[in-house]
Amino acid sequence: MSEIESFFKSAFSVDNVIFGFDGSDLKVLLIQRGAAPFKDKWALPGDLVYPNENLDTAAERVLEQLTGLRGVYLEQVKAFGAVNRHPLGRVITIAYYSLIKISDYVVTPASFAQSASWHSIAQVGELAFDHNEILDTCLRRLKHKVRMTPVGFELLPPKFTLTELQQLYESILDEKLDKRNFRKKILSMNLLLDLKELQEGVAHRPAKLYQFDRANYEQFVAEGFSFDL
Amino acid sequence: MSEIESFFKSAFSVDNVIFGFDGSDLKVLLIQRGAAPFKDKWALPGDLVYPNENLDTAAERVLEQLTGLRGVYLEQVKAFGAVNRHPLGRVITIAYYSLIKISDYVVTPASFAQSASWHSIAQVGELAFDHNEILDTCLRRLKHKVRMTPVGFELLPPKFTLTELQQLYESILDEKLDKRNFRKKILSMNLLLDLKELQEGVAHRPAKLYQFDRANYEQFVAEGFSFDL
DNA sequence: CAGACTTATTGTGAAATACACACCAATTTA
DNA sequence: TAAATTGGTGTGTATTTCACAATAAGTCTG
Repeated sequence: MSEIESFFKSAFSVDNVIFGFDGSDLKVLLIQRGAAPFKDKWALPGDLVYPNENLDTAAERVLEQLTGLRGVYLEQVKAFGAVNRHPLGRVITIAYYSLIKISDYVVTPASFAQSASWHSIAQVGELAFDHNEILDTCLRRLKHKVRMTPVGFELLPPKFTLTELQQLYESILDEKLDKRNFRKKILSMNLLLDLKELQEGVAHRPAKLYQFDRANYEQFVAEGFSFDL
Repeated sequence: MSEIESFFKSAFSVDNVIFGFDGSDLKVLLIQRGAAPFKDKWALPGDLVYPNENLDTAAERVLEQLTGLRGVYLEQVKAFGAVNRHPLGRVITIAYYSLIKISDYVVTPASFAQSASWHSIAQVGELAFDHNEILDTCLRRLKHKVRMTPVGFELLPPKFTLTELQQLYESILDEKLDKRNFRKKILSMNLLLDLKELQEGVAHRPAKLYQFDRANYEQFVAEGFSFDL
């Protein structure tokens, strides 16, 4: 305990806000705390940083330990360091966020998290620590990000329809977009490859399938193009 | 010394990137370190955070102690936490930045900084620690910020000309702007009060003087207007 | 005081973009 | 074959962007 006490005199942690898309809703990955403080409360997956560990590395490690998620690209947002944000001592935390395709990953909570699961953004209740504030900040950052870079495309199946893409943006941005204008804008960017295939198994006119044209995108970026939705 | 050693096992600091405008150039406030490590090197004004001190407070305090600057509004950018960024131990640092009018402040270096002075951005050499990286990150953030909010207006005298305003933006953004388009855009925002006064003491046609219309700006913001240069 | 000098100020046309909006097309299923 | 459902597309208007150059209002010099 004394070791813990001294560690807590001045410690830092990382907290991860993992946004996920399941085909229709924007969600966030939360764990239910298995120990005090805030036992049984939902919280962001986070933990202390080892003394000899880089912050980015720690964020990845902690995420994997708590939720089983490996190889997730995380981006730092900022530090949260209010004196009393942690009831046991002075801990500042560095917030990271990411956006992943839920179906690409299997969530397997660590023993010291009772459970880890996806929660719709709109239905997130009161979280442990200052995690609601962290979540809000990261959500704002995410919305900004998806407008500026085509991250969204990664969240869909390799072949997707324009309607699916639009729904994705609508659920992340939490606003309705005009169908015609959305399609016009996206198609005019030349980032989509028309696969000349049609959707199957739907009880209505099938939609065309597209694929994100990564090579083109990278070339455009190199030439100074900027995605802007 | 043992107290310092234990503190350094896991400490956090703040570093401040104070941008200043002197009427023509964008500068940054640096101190020359008076002690090891990096003795005599130029560095950002920063220091450790007290255990019972909020990060934002620490940033203000450290800035004041090192440079004499009081009441500067600072905004957090992000944390820098590479394991070996500090030669004496594990110290992560939280970077803050600000943008001030140089003539509003008197810089008085603390005894343990040999000196504190303004350096043109373009002429900043190799700094202590990872401070070049921090500076670069903050500069990018600043450029983004001045395009999105009318912070720039604060840096000019209460009465200024459009040319002065344009020069300010050009030196912060480090790019040339078209005169007519700049004026049209700025004036169309209705953020400037035409003072019906003319510049004096210049050997050419005197320019009209303007004043930033803060009340108007705040009302526009409340109505959902967004500054965008 | 005239002419040179320096910077301030202003407007226009073309092009691109944003936006609102409504109808026909292709498929399934009853 | 008709209804239901979603996919797909085009046009006109308003707004914004951008590039661009001539005149105006002072000071300075001889």
